[in-house]
Amino acid sequence: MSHTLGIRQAQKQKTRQALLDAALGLLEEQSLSSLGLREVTRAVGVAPTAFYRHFRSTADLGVALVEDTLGSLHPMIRTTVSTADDSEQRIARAVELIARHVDAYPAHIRFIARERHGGVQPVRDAIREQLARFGQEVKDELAKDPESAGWSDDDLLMLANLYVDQMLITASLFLEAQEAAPEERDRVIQVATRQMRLISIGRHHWLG
Amino acid sequence: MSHTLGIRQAQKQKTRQALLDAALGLLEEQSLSSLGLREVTRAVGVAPTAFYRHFRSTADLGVALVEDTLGSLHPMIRTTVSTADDSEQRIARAVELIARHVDAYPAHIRFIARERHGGVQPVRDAIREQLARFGQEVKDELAKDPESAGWSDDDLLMLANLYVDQMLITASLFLEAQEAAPEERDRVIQVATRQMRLISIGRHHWLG
DNA sequence: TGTACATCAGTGAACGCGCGTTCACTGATGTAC
DNA sequence: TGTACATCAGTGAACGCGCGTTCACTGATGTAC
Repeated sequence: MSHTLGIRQAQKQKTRQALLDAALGLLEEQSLSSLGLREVTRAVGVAPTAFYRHFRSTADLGVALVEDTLGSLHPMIRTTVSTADDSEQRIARAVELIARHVDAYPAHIRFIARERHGGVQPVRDAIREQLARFGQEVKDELAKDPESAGWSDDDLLMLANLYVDQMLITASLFLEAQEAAPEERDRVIQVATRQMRLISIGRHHWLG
Repeated sequence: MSHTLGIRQAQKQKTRQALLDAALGLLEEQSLSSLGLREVTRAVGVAPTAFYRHFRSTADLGVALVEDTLGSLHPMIRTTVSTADDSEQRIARAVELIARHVDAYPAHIRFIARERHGGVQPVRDAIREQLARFGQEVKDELAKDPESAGWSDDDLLMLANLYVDQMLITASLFLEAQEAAPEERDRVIQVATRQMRLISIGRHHWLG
């Protein structure tokens, strides 16, 4: 017989997820470094002391939030880079995918953009580690491309990280547009597409 | 006869600057959104209430800090882009200039990186505005370059913003290296140089 | 299946503390004559 | 130059409030027999 989670465990996980969700919501308007434990429990509707059954501190919760918000991105990144279209179609698809992800999970993007350089070191470290993993994954996909013949490992990683940073900048621009001027969305698509295209051209002529 | 500042005005400015300096120091370890007015006055050695003689709130102080930390960068950016070397020398010079600026004013760079996407909207707005100005200035310098013949205004601005974002990413990498692994400095120089070079190659072959 | 005991997620009272803000004040600096 | 009054940067006491953390607790769930 298969092992389902006990009632107790299931309820605990539910509360934990509620705390994470509430925190993410509260972080739309402030930084993690000023997020209070009581704020979070109040938003969920549990006693302040319940918080300690799940996290040592809000910094600890922040680290968990990094896994939650960036962990889900790995498959997306991988497929974005590896689809076998020509490069112009690949760029259009990547930009579109970023736009849709920002539409679907704005709070995730905001959290990462905000805390990447934020005031809570363990969270910065967790984000840096996840982004380094993205860099490696993108590099692995790039390496499979025939166009990467003759590229050194260092240069492939350099290019991969350039792509990753560019994706974050683009996501962040979509977010700003979404909340301040939705009609700017098309302009962001245009600019992001051209920047990707310029990088792509640089890649084609690298050392060549 | 020339008008020097009265004793009262001079002392007031001195206190104001002390508050800004103290805040910048405290912000190395937290975000503006959690910076307390009492923390700042305590660090300076004045009464909490003295704060209100200079700023309405810590958010207000943050906006002033943006002018202080980014205002001084305009001449540097301008000269970086406009020097008349060939492009490889220009890149080396730009990367070196960024490295030195980070060495000289690490707290400035950290503040901007942290609050660009931080939890305090007026500060985000002030930073966005300053960076948009940088973009325009870089665009103006790029426009003077014979290599920009045939480029549309939109594309020049797109490229200018790509450079500005790249400068910030590079500055942020230097900062991380400086505080966590000083021996990584040379590697950052190498990566930043190659990324700039790739963008530069993309620029050469744009539409060509 | 039923019973007796163990576990442990969530509770609620209590604590000491630092916060932002108000207010009337002081005394050095500035100004008018 | 000297005097009388105005200004205003910085003070210090006081306030109410929400914070993070502790502790002993409760009662539903889990486990052993």
